[in-house]
Amino acid sequence: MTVNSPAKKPVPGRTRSSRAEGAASTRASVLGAALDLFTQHGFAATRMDDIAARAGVAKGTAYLHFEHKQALFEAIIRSTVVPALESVRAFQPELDEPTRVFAGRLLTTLWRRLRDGGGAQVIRLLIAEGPRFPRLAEAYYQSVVEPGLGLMRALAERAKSRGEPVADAARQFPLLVVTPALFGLLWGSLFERFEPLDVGAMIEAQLDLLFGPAEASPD
Amino acid sequence: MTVNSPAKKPVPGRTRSSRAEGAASTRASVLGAALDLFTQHGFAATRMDDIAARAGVAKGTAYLHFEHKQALFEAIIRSTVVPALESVRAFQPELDEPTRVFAGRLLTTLWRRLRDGGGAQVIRLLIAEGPRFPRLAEAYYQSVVEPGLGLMRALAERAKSRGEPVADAARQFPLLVVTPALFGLLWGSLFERFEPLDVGAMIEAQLDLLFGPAEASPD
Amino acid sequence: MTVNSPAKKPVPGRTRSSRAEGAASTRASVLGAALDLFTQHGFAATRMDDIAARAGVAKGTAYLHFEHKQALFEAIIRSTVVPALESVRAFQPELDEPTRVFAGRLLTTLWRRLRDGGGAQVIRLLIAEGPRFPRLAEAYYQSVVEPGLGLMRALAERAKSRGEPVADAARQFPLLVVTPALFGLLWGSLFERFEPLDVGAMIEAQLDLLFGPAEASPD
Amino acid sequence: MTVNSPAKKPVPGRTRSSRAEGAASTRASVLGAALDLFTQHGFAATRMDDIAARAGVAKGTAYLHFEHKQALFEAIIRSTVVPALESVRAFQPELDEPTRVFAGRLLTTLWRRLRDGGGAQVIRLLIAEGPRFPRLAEAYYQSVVEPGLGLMRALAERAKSRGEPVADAARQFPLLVVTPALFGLLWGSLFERFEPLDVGAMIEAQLDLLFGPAEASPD
DNA sequence: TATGAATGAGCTTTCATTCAT
DNA sequence: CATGAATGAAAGCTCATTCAT
Repeated sequence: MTVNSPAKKPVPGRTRSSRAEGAASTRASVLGAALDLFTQHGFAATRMDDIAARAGVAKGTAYLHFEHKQALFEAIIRSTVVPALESVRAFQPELDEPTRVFAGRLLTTLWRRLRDGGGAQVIRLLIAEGPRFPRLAEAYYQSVVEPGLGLMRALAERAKSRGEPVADAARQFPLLVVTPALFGLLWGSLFERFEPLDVGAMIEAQLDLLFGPAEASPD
Repeated sequence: MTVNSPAKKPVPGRTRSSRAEGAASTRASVLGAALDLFTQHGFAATRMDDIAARAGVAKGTAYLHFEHKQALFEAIIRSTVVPALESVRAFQPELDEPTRVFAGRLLTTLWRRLRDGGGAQVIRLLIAEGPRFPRLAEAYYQSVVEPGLGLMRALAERAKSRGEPVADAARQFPLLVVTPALFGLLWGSLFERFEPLDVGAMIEAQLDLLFGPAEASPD
Repeated sequence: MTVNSPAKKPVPGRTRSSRAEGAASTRASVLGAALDLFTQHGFAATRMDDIAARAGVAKGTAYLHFEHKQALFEAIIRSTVVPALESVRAFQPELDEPTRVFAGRLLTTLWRRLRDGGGAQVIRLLIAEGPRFPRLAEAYYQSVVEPGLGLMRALAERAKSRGEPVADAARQFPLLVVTPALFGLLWGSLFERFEPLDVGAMIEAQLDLLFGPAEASPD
Repeated sequence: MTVNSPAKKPVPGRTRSSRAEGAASTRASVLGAALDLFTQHGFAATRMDDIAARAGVAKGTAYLHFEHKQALFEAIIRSTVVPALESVRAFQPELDEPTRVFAGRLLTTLWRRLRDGGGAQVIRLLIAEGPRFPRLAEAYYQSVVEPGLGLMRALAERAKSRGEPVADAARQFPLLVVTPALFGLLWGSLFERFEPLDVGAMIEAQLDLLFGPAEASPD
């Protein structure tokens, strides 16, 4: 579950811009360590000492790059926003791909990436601390939630305009399209050990409801 | 959103069993104060000082009733489990009530109660701290999640056995039945201010997908 | 030069109000320790750790009685204001005492008390930190400086109304009356070891200038 | 009140001795920045970071010119000693100038220069930190205080030898001559805003006491 | 010389927990 | 049972000083 390797101490003695490079890589080390620890323990329970230790730097070094703990926390969330957004943008249906098939690809891939890449932890973190960090919730909404929902809505519109079957619900509540994937992530953190859940199948089942049954269910 | 009144200092010297009564009410005060503060600020960010102050007792008094902070935290979660469970058990369909209608009643009421009674906060609390308090997650699973899912499954079976329309998905993934209500609660804490969501309608839309459209939309 | 004894741990087991008494005496211990250390080392160079140690209490205890370091610092200065003010008020000329003689008694006593009672340190502290703690300077001005100058002015008026010799300067600039005593205190902290200064004689010399020579110099 | 301009980064690559020149000017920049900050905030409360920033150099550069913070501090005090001493030495009475008039010129000018040139701050600094930096107090005594007092004593002797009126006090306690000027400086930092003080007039009044009234008050 | 990233001891402040009353 | 003063181990953050470039 630990996402980041314990910091590569910048090899001293390189090319000209090595000073700036070193600083940037130190910053990245701290950010990575903080991502791991915040997602594991939450904001309040994570100690700056531990972040520094895991990043392989001295305590004060973290403060060289981030004004205080909260700034570091916010940087973390933001640093996961960009890749997540890219991830969403990169998804485009192939020319004649049926929407139902494309939606299956999209959601299953998204779910797997989040599950394996620590995204689930960030989502948990956001749910847990969001109300106490309103700026974060806002940034997340604008950068991820809104574009994400836009994509879901576009999916429903595409189906409709191509004459494919699509429930009205998908156009009115695009959230219903992603709900199974997101819930699957939370279930994994909390209850997987009591009752495993086939999230992939649950995603497909919901898509069947919204876009009609797939002819040959992929995977 | 604050659920508990700020504690009535027990007037010393009352009726016969005033000792025991006082003790019980003190315990309840502390529990109530803790519920409010833990759900507002999370476990680590809540101070025993504040709990005692809000409960209207001295700091040491809390420790007479709860061994330490974590014990108090667990007591909180458990104390919300019982009512939640009762709440679930109390719901029974009327004799000839169509399952679709009953499901609408059930989920809408559940969602409203959780939203207004602080349940959303407890769910957030569980998501946030669950992985760090495994006993809690387990208790919650056994007392709430499992019976709750059982109820959802029973719903699907009842529809089937009464010859009412019902998607296979509802029987395979009873989670899909509650998903909109639960997501609605989370959405409310995080993104409501950016984009309001008609959770009631979303619940109905999902039920339409699972149990067929309601003839006359209730409520 | 150390003014305060290293704290009398409150003897446990006394009369009824011993709780409050204990708290008050703890507070006094901290205050006393802080007085010593702040006057010795200044504000920034004094560590809360050392204050607590010298007061014979745990580190956190100081914060039970004073919100933060600065509050403690201000309490110190204020705590020396009251005695100093009392000291000033207590001085009254005897019925037929010549003003010149009374002034000599007054200033010499004042100087000695300040020198021996740590007042010199507090004055140095005020000069050093005053501009950075404007509230302090204000409190000091209103409680000590203004009444003190009033007393000096009253001295000059008394001399005049009794037909005793008195220079106009004493009425226009009452500060000139105390200047030698105050400067004597500063000299003592800084340059005494290089060149001793007979402050008592200097005070008398200045009074001779202002009120005419004493017939028989006291002391 | 800020005495030094915020540093001119030496343009690299200038005339022949640009290396040495640059170094000297860097040193001066640091010294000037330190003077401003130490006098404003005191020794402990001044950060090397801020000194470097105000001097317009990198943090490490300051350490090329001064071994540590304390060395820089001592250099500051010493750097103000020389001009102050020069200032005192430059003062000579004109051929037939009455001592009373000369003393008035001398003290008023001294007071104004110190007030406007930051000298008041240095004096405050010395009073505040002197006891903790014995070497400083010594240097100051030998370079400023002793020669200064010598000058005052010389004043009294000149008056006596020229048959001008002069109180014995002036010869016994030359400190009494400067006392009003010095006190005026301290008053300015601390209490000016509560009660303005006409320091110039106070100086003259004291001189009237010591040397007899001026026939035509100068200035 | 000059730079500025890095260090880590040390400082203020907090807070769960104890215990004499 | 209840109190609240006292404790002391951390936690967040600072800053004088170093050193590779």
